[in-house]
Amino acid sequence: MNSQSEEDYLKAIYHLEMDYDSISTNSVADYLNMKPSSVTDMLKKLADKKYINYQKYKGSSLTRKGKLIALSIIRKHRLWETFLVEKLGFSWDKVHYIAEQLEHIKSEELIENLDDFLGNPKYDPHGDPIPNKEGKIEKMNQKLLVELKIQQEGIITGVKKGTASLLSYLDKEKIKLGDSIKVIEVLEFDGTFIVEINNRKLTFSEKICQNLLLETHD
Amino acid sequence: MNSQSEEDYLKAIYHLEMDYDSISTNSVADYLNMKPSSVTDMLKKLADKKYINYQKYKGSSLTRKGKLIALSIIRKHRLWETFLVEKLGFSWDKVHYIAEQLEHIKSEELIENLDDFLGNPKYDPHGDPIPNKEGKIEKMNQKLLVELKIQQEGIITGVKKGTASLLSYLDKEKIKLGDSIKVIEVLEFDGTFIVEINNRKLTFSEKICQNLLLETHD
DNA sequence: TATTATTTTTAGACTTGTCTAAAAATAAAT
DNA sequence: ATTTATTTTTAGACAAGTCTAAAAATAATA
Repeated sequence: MNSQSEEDYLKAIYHLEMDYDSISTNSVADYLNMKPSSVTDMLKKLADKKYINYQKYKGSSLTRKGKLIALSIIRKHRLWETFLVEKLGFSWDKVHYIAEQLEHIKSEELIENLDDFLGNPKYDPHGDPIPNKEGKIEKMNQKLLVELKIQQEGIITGVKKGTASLLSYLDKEKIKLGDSIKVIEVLEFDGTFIVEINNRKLTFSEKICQNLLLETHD
Repeated sequence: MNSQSEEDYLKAIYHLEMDYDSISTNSVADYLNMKPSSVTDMLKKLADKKYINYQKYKGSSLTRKGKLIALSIIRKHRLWETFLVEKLGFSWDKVHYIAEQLEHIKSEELIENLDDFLGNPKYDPHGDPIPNKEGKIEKMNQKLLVELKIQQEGIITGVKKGTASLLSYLDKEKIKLGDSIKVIEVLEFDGTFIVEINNRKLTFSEKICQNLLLETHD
């Protein structure tokens, strides 16, 4: 049985491995708001348990075993987030803190029953893919709306840094993170996109398309 | 913010206060499968926090503050049990261990939303009353079926010690703990009870009625 | 009531997970 | 390539919650 703390570290390393090639002790410390010395201690422990490959001063990487544990935590996190939003009426931006707690509840049966209850969703409310029971997870591609081709679909995951004002525009248009978006047409003249969201046709300027982050599943 | 451990102790003392007048250190230790010396340490801590009245060698009792915390944990426990049974299809006898974990999740909003989602139930799957947000809880009366009067209702909570075989009979008749039962008629001749359970009329011998535990709300 | 038995507390130790401060290793820069 | 800066590890401390063993208080019994 792994402690909550061990699970948090494995999850952190998993997420860091998405973005960086080698995982330094300091990057883990930053990610978890912890001191590097504390991280070193835990890395040794995780290495003893064969959850990570760790060599002094050289950085760490998840073993197959460690990765499976990380994925099972992420599975739980995303299923609980889905539950909180779909069933309990939370908004997508308020569920993280609660799911951080729920993800550590120990019971295989619980999570499989929850999965069924939710209708075996493939994506969580933020549009992130939910790993299956065996730890398989769909690869996700971060793209800008402007990069999509006609008929291609994506799920809105955010906006580029420094464009928070775009968020309030989206909000006004009743567009939420996690909403699905499909490119219908691109006007050659000025690069305007015509897209479909929630069965509504909308027109987005090229500038908007350059700042809207999507996740595509292909 | 209280630790999981503190919450467990407060809940234990609450339950013990239901059954006994004064709460000894050893009784708490037995209840929680812990050594008396560990309990002494925690009792001091809870007394410092003004959650219990504790006097060396004299026993403990909950303060108003401590009782409210205990009730909030019990509220969470019973709501989660209801969720597990009603929504996730668990059987009532398998939910305790999971609810023991879920009851410690920190979020007021979560539990209020869960309560609404479940339709603000008054009783959990075992028939125990669920405290409300303010810590009010319906007093419950343990009775034997044989003690009920005509037209009186109760919720099945168990069977008397040494009559486990009665359980399998109930199971065969598709009667579960938590089911509601109502006395329709009592035959004077041999004390046979005619009762209604789940919209079915059933006949119970006097012997059965002397061994079936109910909770009545009156 | 004096003695014995039981309960409860104290004292000190251990584990987990964190921290600070200092030392060691690695990386960057002159 | 030597010095300087940064990163990482080590060493030692601390808090929470538990334990064992022994001492102290209370309760039971002869």
